[in-house]
Amino acid sequence: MHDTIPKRPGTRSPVTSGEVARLARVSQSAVSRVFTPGASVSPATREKVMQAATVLGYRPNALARAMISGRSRLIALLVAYLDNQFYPIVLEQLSRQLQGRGYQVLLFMTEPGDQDEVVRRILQYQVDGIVMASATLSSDLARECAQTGIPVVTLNRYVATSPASSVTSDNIEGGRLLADFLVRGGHERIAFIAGAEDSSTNRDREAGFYRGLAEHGVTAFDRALGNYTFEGAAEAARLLMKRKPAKRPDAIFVANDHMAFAVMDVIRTELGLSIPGDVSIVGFDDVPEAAWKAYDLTSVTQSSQAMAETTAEILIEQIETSGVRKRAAVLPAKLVVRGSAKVPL
Amino acid sequence: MHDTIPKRPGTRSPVTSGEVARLARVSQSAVSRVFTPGASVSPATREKVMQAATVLGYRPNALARAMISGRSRLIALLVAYLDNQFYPIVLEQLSRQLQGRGYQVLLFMTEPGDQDEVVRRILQYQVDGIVMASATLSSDLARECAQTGIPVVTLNRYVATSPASSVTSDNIEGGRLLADFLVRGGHERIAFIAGAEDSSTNRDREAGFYRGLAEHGVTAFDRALGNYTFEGAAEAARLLMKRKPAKRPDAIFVANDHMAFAVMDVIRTELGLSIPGDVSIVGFDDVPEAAWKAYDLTSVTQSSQAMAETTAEILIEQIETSGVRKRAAVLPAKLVVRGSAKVPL
DNA sequence: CTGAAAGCGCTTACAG
DNA sequence: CTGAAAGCGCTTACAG
Repeated sequence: MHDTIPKRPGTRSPVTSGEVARLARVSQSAVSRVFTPGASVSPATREKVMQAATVLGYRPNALARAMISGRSRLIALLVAYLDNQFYPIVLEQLSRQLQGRGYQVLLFMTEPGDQDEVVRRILQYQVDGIVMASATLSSDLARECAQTGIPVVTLNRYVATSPASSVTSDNIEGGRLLADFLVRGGHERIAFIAGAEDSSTNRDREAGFYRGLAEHGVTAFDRALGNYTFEGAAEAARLLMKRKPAKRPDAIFVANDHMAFAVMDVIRTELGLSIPGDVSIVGFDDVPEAAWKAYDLTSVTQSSQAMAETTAEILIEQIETSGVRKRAAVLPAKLVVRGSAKVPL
Repeated sequence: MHDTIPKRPGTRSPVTSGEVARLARVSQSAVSRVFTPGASVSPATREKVMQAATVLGYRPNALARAMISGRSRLIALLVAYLDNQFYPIVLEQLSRQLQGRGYQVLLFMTEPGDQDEVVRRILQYQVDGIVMASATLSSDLARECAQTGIPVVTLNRYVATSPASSVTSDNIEGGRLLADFLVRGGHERIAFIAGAEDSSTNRDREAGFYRGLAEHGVTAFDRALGNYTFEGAAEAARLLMKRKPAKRPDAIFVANDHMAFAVMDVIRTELGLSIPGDVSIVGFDDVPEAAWKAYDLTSVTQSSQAMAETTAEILIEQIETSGVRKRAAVLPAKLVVRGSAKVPL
């Protein structure tokens, strides 16, 4: 298990534009131009340079380029956690989108405490833009980023007072669709398990949900707090469901799928009730697991693809034009009917 | 939705070490030294510099530092997909480990085709090290990276002929434990659903599994190919299980949890059979969903924490000492007994 | 189209 | 301990 491999010669890629220039018998500037899209070089020069570059295995140093041009083509992506599948999926999509447009993702996992430290690091790396996914920066810090002129997009978060642009799905409409679906499904005691109280997703989903109920002249039967965690949701489910049948909900809207799975586990395994026989469950996000047959969860689709595309688009537009104007993109929400809730006749 | 925010002044953070030096009335070198751990600066100078830096909001430019020092403190992380939860989790852990040690993850999602393109980009960014997770580079490319002197660690992959170091769990032992568990559980027709034929994880898990069976004088009843995909696994399950009871397996080892969920869905929902009543299912990885009650999957733990720690350790050791010696770390595998397979008496 | 030169913001010998 | 100077590898006006 201990083959030695050649000691590395130095710490960096050895071949520079100067060396290519020497071999090609042109100036170093000429080499640079060949590797700068849009720069004017004669075909003959280009040919000589490309040949020399190939021989030497030359690759422009992205760091040097970033220094001199003031464009790192680096996008900081801040994430707090990846256990809710929605985030890895959107991270994958976003990363592919950005790569396709010549940018690269610099990943920052945020810790609960030290936001300052994270921002400091981000700014040190001279990123061209910032995307905040599950993470939320204090508005002070978001403002600090904005002040340095770096575009910021919050993905799946909207903060009215922040200068950052945002990309969300239509959480209000999604909540409304779910309420409508549940009422029309004949449910009479409809409850809500909330995510984090301070999150815009929870606020909007809940507001839309109540509005949807109100449109049918119905009010929510009960509410519990799950905080977007697995354990919090399980506890909320116990609170709501450990009662006599007439006293407990016959339908629950859980603020995201991740929590809904925990809720379903408690209801079926711990309480021995059936879904949707005893209680209907609906979630939000339509993460891949929602389609798994063991859950078969009725949910609202947030298209990670569309969210990633829109985020990349807004960010790059703001990077490449100097007009940094706050944008708030809201993507359509779509109901996905599966088997975890009674279906309207 | 269209608040204007101040136009960004320039493209980069405006304050440089020179400006701090001017304000603090010291040389630019002195400023640099204050921000270089271990450099010798008098307390008085340090004080003056820190004060000026705070006033101006100075942060050293990491790119400039990287250029001059030949250390970018950037680690390229190559991943092919994130839908198997094992990868996001290990990505999160690894990223935290590296951040804690002053490194940052530069994420590269690989596309099936253009490996060259990815390697080119990685090398352009002057990364100090490379981690390959679900991605596999052709051995040519791995060798090319190694030749430039950049340490490479393959995570959850082992390639004997590659100069790259590796971190895996003990897949052979894990397979063996599962075989032993299944045989002792009284199963008589034990089948295997394979991952990707060319992957080291599949090869080792399968080899260990057969060895474990052999130790009991048993041979595998059947085998199908799932290719580590959800759909492949579902199809493999149909192939194996759509037969008369005596002709089909009474236990299946599925090469990873991600596939096992698909297998369980097919068996229960499509075929109407019970687990473990009609057939026992065991998986490998112990991803979070394996503990979800709807699956309650007996599996083998790969500690993502330990794998991330070891990867960071090996990588950083190789970066910070010049001796680049191939290392192959194999972490212990542990059986986790849940309810998806009959338990030995 | 092309080359010489300046400069991005920093670290690090080198003298003192 | 400190400052002046060189230099990391590049892009980009500026002349020609």
